[in-house]
Amino acid sequence: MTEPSPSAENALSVDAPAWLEGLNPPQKEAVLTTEGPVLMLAGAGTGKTAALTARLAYLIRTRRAWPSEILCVTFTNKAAREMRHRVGELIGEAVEGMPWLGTFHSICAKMLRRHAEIVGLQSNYTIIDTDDQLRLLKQLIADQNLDEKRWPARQLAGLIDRWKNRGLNPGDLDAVENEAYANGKGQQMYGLYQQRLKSLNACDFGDLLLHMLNILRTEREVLQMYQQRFKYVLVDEYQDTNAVQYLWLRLLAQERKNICVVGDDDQSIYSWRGAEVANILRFEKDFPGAKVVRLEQNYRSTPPILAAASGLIAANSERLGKTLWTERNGGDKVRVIGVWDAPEEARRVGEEIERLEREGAPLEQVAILVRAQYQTREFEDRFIQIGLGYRIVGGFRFYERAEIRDALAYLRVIAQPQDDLAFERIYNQPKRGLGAKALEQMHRHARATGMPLAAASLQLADSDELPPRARTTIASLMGDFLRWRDMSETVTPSELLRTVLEESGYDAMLKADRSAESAGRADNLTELSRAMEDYETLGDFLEHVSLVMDNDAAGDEEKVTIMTMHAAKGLEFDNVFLPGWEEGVFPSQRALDEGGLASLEEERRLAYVAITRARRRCTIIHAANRRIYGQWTSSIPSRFIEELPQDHIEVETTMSGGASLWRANWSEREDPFAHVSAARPERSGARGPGWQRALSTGYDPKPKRLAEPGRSAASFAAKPRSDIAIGARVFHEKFGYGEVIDQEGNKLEIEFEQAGTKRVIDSFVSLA
DNA sequence: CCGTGCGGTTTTTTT
DNA sequence: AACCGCACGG
Repeated sequence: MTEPSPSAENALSVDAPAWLEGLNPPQKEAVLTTEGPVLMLAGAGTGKTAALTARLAYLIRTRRAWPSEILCVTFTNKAAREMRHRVGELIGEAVEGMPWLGTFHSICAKMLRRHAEIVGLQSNYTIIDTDDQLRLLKQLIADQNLDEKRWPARQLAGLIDRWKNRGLNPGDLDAVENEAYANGKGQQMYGLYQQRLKSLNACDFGDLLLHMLNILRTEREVLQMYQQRFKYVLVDEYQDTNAVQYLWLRLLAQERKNICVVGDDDQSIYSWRGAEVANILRFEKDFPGAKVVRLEQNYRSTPPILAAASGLIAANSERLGKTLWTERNGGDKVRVIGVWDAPEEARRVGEEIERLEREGAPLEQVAILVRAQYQTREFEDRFIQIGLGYRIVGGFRFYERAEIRDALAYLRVIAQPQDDLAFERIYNQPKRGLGAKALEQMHRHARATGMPLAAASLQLADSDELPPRARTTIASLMGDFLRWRDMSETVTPSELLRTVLEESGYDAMLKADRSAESAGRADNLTELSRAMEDYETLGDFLEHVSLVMDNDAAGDEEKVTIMTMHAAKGLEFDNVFLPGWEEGVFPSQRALDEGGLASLEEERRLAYVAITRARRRCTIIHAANRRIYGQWTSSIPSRFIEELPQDHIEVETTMSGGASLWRANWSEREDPFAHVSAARPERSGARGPGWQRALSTGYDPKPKRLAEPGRSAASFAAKPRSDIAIGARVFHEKFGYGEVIDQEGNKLEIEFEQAGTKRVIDSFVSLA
């Protein structure tokens, strides 16, 4: 970009480059106040990332620091990537050299590789995920003769997670914490778990931070080295930091105090993960003299959207308080639509999107934000049916699929022979005739000798402890592993995987499987090996997999995005649909039952985050009936709907059953949320204005989609595929195999073997 | 040792 | 509805 150009106007901008001119005064102040602590309170859509990136670029361009001397922490990989990209645009390739830009977890993982021995690990330690963690805890619980039914592993995992988030080691637990699991076994179990992890040369997510905190606390030299190195520290989403992260940051920044944190208390939505908004509130105490900069001018949304969001969040009690404003005018009101049931909700959203598409709106600017993953299904089904391109962000993540985890387990055993968890996963996958009996023997021997499972099994194969067949099987498997391990030194990770899948019989197993999913599984493995081509070493790849679990394939254009509100934080879209605004769904039943007021307020902040994702149009939808746990359940509109400022919203009800039906349905039932509204009598949640409004609007007897030609109609007339005829056997990604029983244009009616009769678009099936 | 069927549980949200 | 862990029988 441009060289620094002197300007006499303002002392602050003496050596400011021209690109700083695009920033507003508070943003500029946040960029130019490089020395000393800075607290940047940035509301939604106020150009926070622009200011942060400009600050980074400024530090580097003015030679205040080399890229490698800046610690820049984000919460998600997505945010880190975005930041890297944008800084790159401002200053050129120099970002390649920003090694310390990343998530808390990835930065700590990197540091820990260097200092692993201090906490008793080797630098090639494995990072285990929740799945492994749970399996490990179950083993420990069984070892202790505790009843797993009574003291679920999940509960223990949750407790350990919370302890780690607070920076507590097993020895730091007080009596109360200790009592939290199995009548005073908390501390013991936590200790055993940590011990076991060490022997596996492994650590969990929480350990990445806790180990590093422990190291910085005990090793003066290590701490000083990092304090020296990091001349500037930047932290994004500061309201989401938990205690360990806070303590870690404070240690690193204490010396130079050039720390700039950015956050918005109204967007704090991760308290369940141990985040403490208090961190942002006490920043000025920890770093006296901190300059506080407030970013309040919103560049993203229209006035009605801002007004709706602001009005809603005003119902929260504990806020620092910000007033977002915008220079923009006009804009559509936020729409609130009531529908009969969840399928209609999906249908309605589909129609709305088709209309937007006809108006020329790009699909990648359309998002559907849901409270919980299960809500995505309804939309998926509908969009497949009408042939609307979509992508689900998050959800069943790529790396969580069984076949991928199996493949990774093989690679983990190759890379790190102490990884018993990985070995246990694949020692009999594909089936080799090794079962629980053999495993039990292996465990016994491993425990007796202190060896890892794999090594113990090899020794066992040389004894008479096991039947001859099992012995030869194990010997041959271990022979394979030795060979693969040798090979891993010479071939690329990707080639290694292909060999392993072939030689282990995994490929053959998939090929032999005639189920509807097996083809997809094979494809996933191909995709995995393709993804591995970007990595030089197996270790690099495995670390990437553990830390960068996201799978949002960028460049997916022409597709609607479906994701959770949490995943949407930091993103923006022209058109946002917010379905499922019903009591029990949003706010979630859990939040209503458990966390009390604090929890409800977090849900409200989530609503605030969701609404403020919208640039131009925001549509909120609530359904009167929905299936929950497979049961049809009636529900009432979310209290958040009635909390929206009426002047800025537009209510519409187009239930195909009509409002009267809805009302009838309701008058016959007890209000399942009576206790909820009773707790807040002043708002009378169950029958408040939102409810009245929704009922009184009535329904449109002539639904729009009949009056206007939609995409459905357009595709009705589209050319049929010539290669498919009635009677053809086809395969569909979601419904499996089936026979075509009718063909109308490009629409097929197919009788699926598993899924029954469905109407689908022909481009979604292939000849089987 | 492996597949089947029953019953109980499940849904927040993410690194 | 869908998934998991467990008991039972081939």
